[in-house]
Amino acid sequence: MAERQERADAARNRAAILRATEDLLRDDTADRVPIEAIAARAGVGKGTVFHRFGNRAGLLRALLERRAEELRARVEDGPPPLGPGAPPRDRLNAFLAATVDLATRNIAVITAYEQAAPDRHAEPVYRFWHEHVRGLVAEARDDLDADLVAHILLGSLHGDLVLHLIRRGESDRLVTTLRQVSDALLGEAP
Amino acid sequence: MAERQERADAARNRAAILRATEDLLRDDTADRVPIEAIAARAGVGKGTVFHRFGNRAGLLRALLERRAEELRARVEDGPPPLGPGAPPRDRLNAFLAATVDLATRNIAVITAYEQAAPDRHAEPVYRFWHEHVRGLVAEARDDLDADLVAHILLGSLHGDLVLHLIRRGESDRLVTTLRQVSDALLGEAP
DNA sequence: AGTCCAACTGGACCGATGGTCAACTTATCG
DNA sequence: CGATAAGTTGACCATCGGTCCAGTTGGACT
Repeated sequence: MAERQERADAARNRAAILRATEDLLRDDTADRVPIEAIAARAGVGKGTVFHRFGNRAGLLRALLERRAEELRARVEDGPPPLGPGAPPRDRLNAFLAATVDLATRNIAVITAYEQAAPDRHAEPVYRFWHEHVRGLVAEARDDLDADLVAHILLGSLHGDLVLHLIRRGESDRLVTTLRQVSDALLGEAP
Repeated sequence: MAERQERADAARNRAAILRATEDLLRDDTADRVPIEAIAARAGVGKGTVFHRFGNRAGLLRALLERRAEELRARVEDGPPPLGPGAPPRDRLNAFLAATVDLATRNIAVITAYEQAAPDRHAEPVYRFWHEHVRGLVAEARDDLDADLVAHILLGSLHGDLVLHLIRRGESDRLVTTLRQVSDALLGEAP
């Protein structure tokens, strides 16, 4: 039943491509990074990139998932308040702070990803985040439309807003205000 | 000093182009509408479209601004609670309901516009909406980061969320929940 | 009515880019 | 070592936004 193992050269190329993408998005003198440039930087042919990742959205998705992986682990297994055990209000605030931090540190990936995959509701990372927030909201308040409240809270992570704040060096405002919003919604912790 | 009047043929073409864009976005069997298709439908050359509107974003902007014009007028001069006179809480709720309604009825324009002009913070319509909401929030609560709260509230109008709800025939949930959020934030009206 | 020109028009053309494909190479397994 | 599935490649294709300039025309002014 085991998935056939990825060939060694293929794994090497996958890593090289992801690293090249990160590099090019980091030195974002150019704000539009064509796949061909990524391939060149990684030292592979353009066809290889598409063979590995399907399309532009697939490549960015893989990159973002790697960045989000550590957060997911901390949420599922880590210590409170991010991990299980703390009251939902605290977990929610911790989670929102963590995602804002993640988004801030990876703003280039986020914006490129949003461009390439316009429907976030179909994207695995977003679905996980949303489901987590939805659950916490529902736990704390059963009289709200938790599903929608979760979408609204996560709406603050859209690349344009985060970028707007980063440009002014004020990304911490988002954490503060989001906390005020969630406290107002769920009621302050006792 | 008066602006030189637009020539009659130019005005006719401007109208035809806007109408063609609306038509093609409405019958959105195709979700990507190339400028060339719009030009063909309007019975003009592609060059004319660019001459009139500068670029794709400019065309969509003109269309959206026309749709938003009536709302702007009602906000500035109309009767309360949307217009001046009502308490800020009520004006805010009325305004949010109105924008959700506008976005819902023009979802195709909104999504096309977001694609073409990724930085909403630079866009006139968004700036007006944001400034209005910011002012109302600040009036009701001077201890909040009104600027950011306004961005967060308006974040709910992103095309992907609105479309998601429309597809399920549940766009009214957004009005309800947004009202709950704003009430929780500003405190319920006495 | 006639002249003139700034405004307008159209569509060939260009460059960028995402994605495809068929011929070729190679890691891996028995 | 041979067989073969997996992987690689870059030329090629189609699409599209935007440019440009040669040709056309509305309308102001006489």
